[in-house]
Amino acid sequence: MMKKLPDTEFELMRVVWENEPPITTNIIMQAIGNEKGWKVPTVLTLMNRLVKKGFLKTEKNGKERTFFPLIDREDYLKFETNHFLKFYHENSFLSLVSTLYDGEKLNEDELQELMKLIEKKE
Amino acid sequence: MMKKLPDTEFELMRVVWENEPPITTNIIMQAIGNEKGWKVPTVLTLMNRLVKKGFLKTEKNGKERTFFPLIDREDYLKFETNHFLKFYHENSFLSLVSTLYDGEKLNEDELQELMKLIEKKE
DNA sequence: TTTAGTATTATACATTTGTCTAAAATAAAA
DNA sequence: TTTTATTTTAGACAAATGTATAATACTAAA
Repeated sequence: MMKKLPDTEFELMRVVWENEPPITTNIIMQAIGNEKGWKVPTVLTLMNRLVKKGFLKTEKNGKERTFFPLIDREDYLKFETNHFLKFYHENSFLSLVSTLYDGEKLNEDELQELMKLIEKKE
Repeated sequence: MMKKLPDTEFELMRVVWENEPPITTNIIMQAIGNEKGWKVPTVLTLMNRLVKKGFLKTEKNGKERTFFPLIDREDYLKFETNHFLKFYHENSFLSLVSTLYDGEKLNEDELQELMKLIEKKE
């Protein structure tokens, strides 16, 4: 069973998925660590937690450690999105869309795009 | 600034919103506490945390304490949904819809309903 | 083969979250 | 006005999360 990741761990996975493995600590630091003001050991702690949770595997060559994703971005996104829909919108897609629309996060253009998508799938 | 609630606190707010205030501990226990196997003091602790966070106000009459919502369900939902869209889908509504579709959480009928909704809004 | 420099590990610690036990308050019944 | 029943409060504690310091490992240059 897939488990929801804490925010920081998800943010690391995002970087992992965006980059070509093997992933090094440096890649992470470049991509987000510095911006967030994280110290290197902070990142490593988080990476190790992800290993323990089965989201990454890791190898050590010399003094460097590298990481590889074990979980698919799409799979995790599905999980997270389904959970969200259920927990906050009682599985009602309409409720979700209305909320976005009322929050003005959804404009006409996006609705148009969506229409096209729907037509294509049909 | 609105703050994301922990899961259990949100579940209590859900009950608060679903019922006519004043909300009593008993209402909560009936609606979800028992089912979850929560002890009464557990619920009260959570309710007090919600008071501290500004989601509820509370009154004491006699030995009983009652609670009233201060935050609107719609407002919180908007907040939570916008945050979700941004954090997990880089604000792309299309990404969200595709993910649901691929996760089979969205079927043709719902898409049809959505189309109608869109047409109405236009 | 020592020293420096770099990267990792071990450990730790504050906060937040989930949950509760035991103590206290208070209304209603005796 | 004492007892009982009910409800709340105070305080606690483990696990999860966010973040780091100090110690160690390892490579490469001296």
